[in-house]
Amino acid sequence: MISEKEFLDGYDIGAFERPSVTTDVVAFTIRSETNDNYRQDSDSKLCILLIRRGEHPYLGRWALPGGFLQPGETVEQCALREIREETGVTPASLMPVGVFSEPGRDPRGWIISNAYASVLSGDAVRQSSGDDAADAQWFDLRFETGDDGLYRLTLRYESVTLSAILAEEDSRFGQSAFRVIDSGDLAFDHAKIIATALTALRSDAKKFDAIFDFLPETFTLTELQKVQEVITDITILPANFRRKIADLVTETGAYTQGAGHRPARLYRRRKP
Amino acid sequence: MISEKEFLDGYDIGAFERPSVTTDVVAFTIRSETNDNYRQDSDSKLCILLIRRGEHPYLGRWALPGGFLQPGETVEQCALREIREETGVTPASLMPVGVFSEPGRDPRGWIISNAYASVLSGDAVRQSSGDDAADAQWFDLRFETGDDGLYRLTLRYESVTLSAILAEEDSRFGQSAFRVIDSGDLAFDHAKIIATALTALRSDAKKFDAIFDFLPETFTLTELQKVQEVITDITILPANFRRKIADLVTETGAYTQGAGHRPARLYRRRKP
DNA sequence: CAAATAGTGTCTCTAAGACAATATCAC
DNA sequence: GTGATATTGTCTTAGAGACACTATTTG
Repeated sequence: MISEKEFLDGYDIGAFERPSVTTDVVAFTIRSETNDNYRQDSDSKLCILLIRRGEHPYLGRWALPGGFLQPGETVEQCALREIREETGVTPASLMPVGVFSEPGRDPRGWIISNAYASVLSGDAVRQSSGDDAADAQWFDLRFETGDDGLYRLTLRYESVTLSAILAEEDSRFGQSAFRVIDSGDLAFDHAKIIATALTALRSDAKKFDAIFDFLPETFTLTELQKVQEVITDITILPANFRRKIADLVTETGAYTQGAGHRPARLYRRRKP
Repeated sequence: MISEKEFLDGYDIGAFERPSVTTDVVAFTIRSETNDNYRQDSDSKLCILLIRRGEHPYLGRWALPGGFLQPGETVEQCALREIREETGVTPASLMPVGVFSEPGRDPRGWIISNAYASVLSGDAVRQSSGDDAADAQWFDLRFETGDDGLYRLTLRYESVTLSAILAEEDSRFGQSAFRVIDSGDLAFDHAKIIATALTALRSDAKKFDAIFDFLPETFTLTELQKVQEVITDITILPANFRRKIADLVTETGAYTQGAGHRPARLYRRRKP
C-alpha cells in the first residue's frame, strides 16, 4: 500500500476529460428617468448589463458578462472580477443563481457556467460609467407572463430590442427553472439565465434581502419602497411598507432638500 | 473576418487550464428506532449517507458520495447517478446546495464541487439496502449551536462518531456559509457541505417543501409532522400543524391498522 | 378501563392590508 | 394657496400559536 503522499505525487489529474468552467453574471441596477414635471419624482426602471460579443461564437450578439474560471480563484471571486472589469464597480451583493451544464449549451464544447446575480447601486454605476466601451450597455428589462402561460423577457436599449420567450419548467425549492422557446437573439442560453436570476431576485426582494444594495448609503423610505416595487412588480401601500421595514433601518437625522415637496427623512440600513 | 464555423473548427478548448468538476451529494433520510413499548410510536432520526474512502486521498475517512462529472451529462444527472449507484434508489428530490471552489479544497489539485441535497424515503432505503457495501453507511446527524456561537455537527453510526466544529460565516440570501474549524475526520471540506445542506433543508422544511419526500406515497399527518420536527428541531402543536398543511394533502379514505391506539387517516400529497 | 395516539373547536395575539387624515416643503 | 410627496393612526381581517376537549383503537 502506498502512502497518501506517494499517491498524490503520482496522481494525474489530466487522466479524465474535464469541462471548461465559466461564470456569468446578471448585473442589476435601477436607473431613474428624468421627468418633465419638476415636482414629480423620477420614474425608475430595472436594468441589466449586456455585452456585445466581439468574437465568435455569437459574434455581434448581446451576452451576459462572464469569463473563464482561473486557477487560484473561487467562482465567486471570478464573478466579482468580471463585474469589476466591465463596470469598474464592485457589487454590493452576489447571489447564486444556479449551474448551467446542459450538453450543447456552448458551441465551443463542454463548458458549464456558474451564474450569479449581483446588484449595483444606481449611484455607483452613474459615477463610473464613461470609460465603458460602447459594447457594454445597460438594458431596460421586462419579464411578464402571457395568457398562454409563457413568459416574455424583453430587453431594450435605445433602438435595440431583444425579446425572448420562455416556458416555466418546474419550480421546486423556491427556484424556478425555465426552458427557452425563443432566445430573442441573446447569446448562448443567457435568456434562461436572466429569467432564473430575475426570479431569484424577485423572491429575495420580497424578503427585503437585496433591495438595500440598489441604493446609496442613505436613502428615503419612498426610494426604498420604489426599488422593491420595480423589482417585484407589486405595489403596496406606503403606510404598510413603512411598518414592515421599520426594524431594518435607522434614521440618520438628515433630510432630503429641494425636491419641490415635503422633505423626507434619510435612513440607513440597520446592521442586524 | 472568419465565419463562425471556421472559428469553431479552429477553436482549441484545451488552450486554457481547466478544473476538474465533481458533484457531491448529501443524501438525507429518516429512520425510525424500534421502541420497547408496543403502544408507543417509534422515534425518528435524521440520517445522511457517508462512504468510507477506499483510496487516497483521505483513505479510510468518511466522505460524501460523489464523483466526477462525465461528458454529456448535467451536474444534476451526475448527482442522481451517484445516489443511484450508492443506494439503488432514485431520490425524490434534488436540491442545489452550492458550489465549492476554494483553492486547496482537494489535495489532488484544482477540483470544484457542485453540492446537492437529496431526500430519500425511509421506506425505499430500507427495501433496497442489503446489497450495500459495508463502506456505505447511514449516520445519525445532529447539528447544534453552542454558547460560543459555534456549530457542532455530530455524525454517529454504531461505534463511529465524527464530530466537526464550524463557524457561521455570513448568511445573505437565505443561504448560510460556514467555515470549518475542526473537520472531525470528515474528508475534504465535506463538513462544510453537510452543514450548508442541512441549513438549506431546514429552511425548505419550514415551508413544507421537502418533507413529503421523506415519506412513502401515503402517510398519516402525525408522521408528516414528525418529519418536519426531526428536520427543523422545532415542535409545533398538532392542531396548528394540521391547519397549516390542510391544503397540501388529500385524504385517501384508508386508515392505519393495529398500532395499539386509535387508527389514523392516511393522506396523499396534493398536486398543486 | 388504561394507555396511547387521532382529531376538533375556539380564544388570543400579531401582522398584513385598506383607508383616512394630517404635515410640510417649493413655487 | 396649490401640487406634490411624507408620515401617522386605526379599522379590519387572515393566520399563527396555545389550550381544552372529544374520539377510537388494542390489550
